[in-house]
Amino acid sequence: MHNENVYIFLGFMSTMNRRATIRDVAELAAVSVATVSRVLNGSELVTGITADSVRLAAERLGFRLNSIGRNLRSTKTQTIGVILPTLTHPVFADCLQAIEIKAADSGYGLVIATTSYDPANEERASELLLRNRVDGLILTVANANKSRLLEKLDREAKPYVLVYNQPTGAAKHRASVGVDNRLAAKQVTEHIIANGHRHLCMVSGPFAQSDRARARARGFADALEHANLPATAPLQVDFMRTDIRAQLFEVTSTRPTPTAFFCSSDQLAIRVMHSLRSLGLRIPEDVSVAGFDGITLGDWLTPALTTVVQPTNEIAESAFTLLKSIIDGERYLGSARLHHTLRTGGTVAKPPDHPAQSPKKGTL
Amino acid sequence: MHNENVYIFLGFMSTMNRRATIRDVAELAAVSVATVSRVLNGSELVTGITADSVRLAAERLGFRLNSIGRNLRSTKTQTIGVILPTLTHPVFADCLQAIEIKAADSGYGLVIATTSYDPANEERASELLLRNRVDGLILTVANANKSRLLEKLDREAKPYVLVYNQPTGAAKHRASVGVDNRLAAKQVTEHIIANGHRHLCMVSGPFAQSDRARARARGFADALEHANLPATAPLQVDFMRTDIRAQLFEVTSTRPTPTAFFCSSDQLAIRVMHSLRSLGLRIPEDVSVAGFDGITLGDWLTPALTTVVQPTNEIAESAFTLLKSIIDGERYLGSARLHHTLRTGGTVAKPPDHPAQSPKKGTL
DNA sequence: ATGAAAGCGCTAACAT
DNA sequence: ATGTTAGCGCTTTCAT
Repeated sequence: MHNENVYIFLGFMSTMNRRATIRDVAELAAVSVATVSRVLNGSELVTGITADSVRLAAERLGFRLNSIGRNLRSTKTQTIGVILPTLTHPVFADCLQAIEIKAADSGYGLVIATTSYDPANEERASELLLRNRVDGLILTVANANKSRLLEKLDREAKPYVLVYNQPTGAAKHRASVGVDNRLAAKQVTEHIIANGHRHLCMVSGPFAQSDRARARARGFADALEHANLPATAPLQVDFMRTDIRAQLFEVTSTRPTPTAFFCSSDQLAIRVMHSLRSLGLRIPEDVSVAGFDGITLGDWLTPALTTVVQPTNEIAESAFTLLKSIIDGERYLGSARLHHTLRTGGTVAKPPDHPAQSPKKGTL
Repeated sequence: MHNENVYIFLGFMSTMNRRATIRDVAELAAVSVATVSRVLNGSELVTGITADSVRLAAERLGFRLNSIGRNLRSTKTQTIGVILPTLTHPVFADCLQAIEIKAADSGYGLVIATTSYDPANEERASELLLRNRVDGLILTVANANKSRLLEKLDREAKPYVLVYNQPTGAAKHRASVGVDNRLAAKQVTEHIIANGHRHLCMVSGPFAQSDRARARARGFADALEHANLPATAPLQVDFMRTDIRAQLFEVTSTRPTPTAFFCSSDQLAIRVMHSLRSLGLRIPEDVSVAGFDGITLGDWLTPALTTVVQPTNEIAESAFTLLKSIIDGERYLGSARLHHTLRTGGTVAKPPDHPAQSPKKGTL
């Protein structure tokens, strides 16, 4: 019927250096823009026939909805922002991947920013996303109890859900999804102790960068106390920036020599094992090592890494679902403490009968 | 001077459930919206005094620029889209991280989507980003020579830069950044051969999902041919979905037994090593393994993984810079073939004097 | 140096 | 069931 017009328009549009708008579609389909909008949004109010002609016109013109126009008008963007410390750590990368799948599934887009564990970047990152008017945020901050960014989000009543963070005390109202870090850390530590170890050392990332690390250190302390073992201060290492071999040499050559190391993350555990081996120590014959996170890769190592598994996909999905209900106006929603599991690999075993051989000085 | 008004407005705005707009700022500063816009965009045309009063008003009102309004008007979004197969693979996660840092640095936002290596998802993902009118795209597709998505981008003259993909032939015009996969693969293979191996097996991800894998397989074949060794077909494994142990058992129990494995990625190499070890083979005493990518983690393994290192950060930065110049209107820009390096770890050594011991049947 | 006014593409009242 | 119209927040001529 409109065939002639169609071709005229096609030629017209392809000549123009401008994308077809809803208006062009309306014109070609000989309906109003409102009708086109309704069809685009799947409104039931439109007759099948007109709807078809609109869809045809849209296709002919290579029409693609301009989300910006829609967003400006509807003050919703169908986009959520994700702020994470880094993607270099598999825990966060895998989490983001899971969020992306879930979001895409629900028709949401994702805009992301990373902070390199620096609260100053949290500020910058959030402003970028907020200017883009994301509907809500999924994020991991350095400290969920004291965070300028979270105060801002609270003040502005911007929906957000924390992942991995575990706010406590006055910050308990903040929506979060993750495992019970303290309890989980206590349990791995107990597992190590159950293997017969009496001299344990915790190796942790910088406390200032991670409330998780602090919570895990408390769980570590809990287990020691419960087993009547003397408390030992965690060794804090900035393993992203510095070589940890020297610090480990220090520890392994001080009496009483630790026979087991609990690391605050799997990534750190892998680095620690590497350093220990380079100091001439075998794992687990001379020294045991456990991690935290449950990254897939830990399972492919030989021996496989003993660790606490956080259910990454569940965390991501749960966070997204929770965020969406907050966005949709439900308030006073609780946080989710998800189940963790202990994965016993081969890196934790009985301590050696004789005190660990003193490490070779090697190339230190 | 305007102190009284200021407080009235402050109370006003905080009572309102609406963010301050440029108009509110203009009113409070007693200037026009145009002036406010100029100040916000750092125009030189505004007097210092008026600029200050605008900035003051903006701060008082807690004004935050609405990018959506700006984007709609200026038809630029200062946002780039990133489409990658997965973030579960450190190569892509690290690349995305590097892109994010570079983009943030240049005031660009990032919207992302993943495809799970499925071209159908490439379509979905790209539509999401294009509806959001990203200024350009950085992406890795399954096949850079034959891609519906890339044809669409070409047709629409949408700026994009491929990463890791290496288009050839008729697709050579497509902007891309990465290493010479074929050459690099040839060189690792030569390194393996130089260690004395005569029976090599390549283990690869599915060719259909990755033109890189295909290019690397060609490099592998090049090296075999150059050394007058018989060509062997790569073992294609879908290691994300299936257990590869059975397939490796097959290979290691067929004569001539391979003494070395070249894997199309580090992640795959790690899985292969795990499977080989579970078959009772020691690395590198019984069998050598090499990877491709140079993920950081390979260095922390014991022994460290022998592999080709792709310069992830340079790839990301180079891709962003190239994309930006395309966006800024420069045409006919070449692609970048970046340098790769061979990282010799401990996983490749001389083949055993006697043919590799036949693998234990174990729990198979 | 600053202002007035148009309009980017879309949705949502309201009207019919 | 469909059309008319106002306007979301901003930038950008064009005036002055």
